[in-house]
Amino acid sequence: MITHREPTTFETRVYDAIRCIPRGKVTTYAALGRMIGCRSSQAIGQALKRNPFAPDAPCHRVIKSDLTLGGFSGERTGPETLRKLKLLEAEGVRFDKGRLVDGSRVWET
DNA sequence: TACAAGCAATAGT
DNA sequence: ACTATTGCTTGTA
Repeated sequence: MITHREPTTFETRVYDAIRCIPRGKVTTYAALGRMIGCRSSQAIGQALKRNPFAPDAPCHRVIKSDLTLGGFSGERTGPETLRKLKLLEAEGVRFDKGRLVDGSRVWET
């Protein structure tokens, strides 16, 4: 089952950036990569999937640059993704058909 | 240490 | 819609 492993520098950077996101806002993999200097969104997604810092890190506030939901809990689509939408709506972020309604709610630096 | 495979994505064709 | 690219982690030899 689980193998306890220490967080890597990359993961620490990702979670540190995520924790800087104010409640009611979201960010994108690309924007997050820009903050930490990583151009591979896949690496970020992989780090979030492992999520050794969860739930201390609000990984549900990370969406795709297309303003779509993206994935959650290792599922690019499915019930887990629906839960992600629910969490965001609970914070005031409204979605429509899996798409962000207000693009200004994206956290950009 | 070295090599190969995979990922919650993005950009370009 | 499909393919190529990208950076990082994991597993095996």
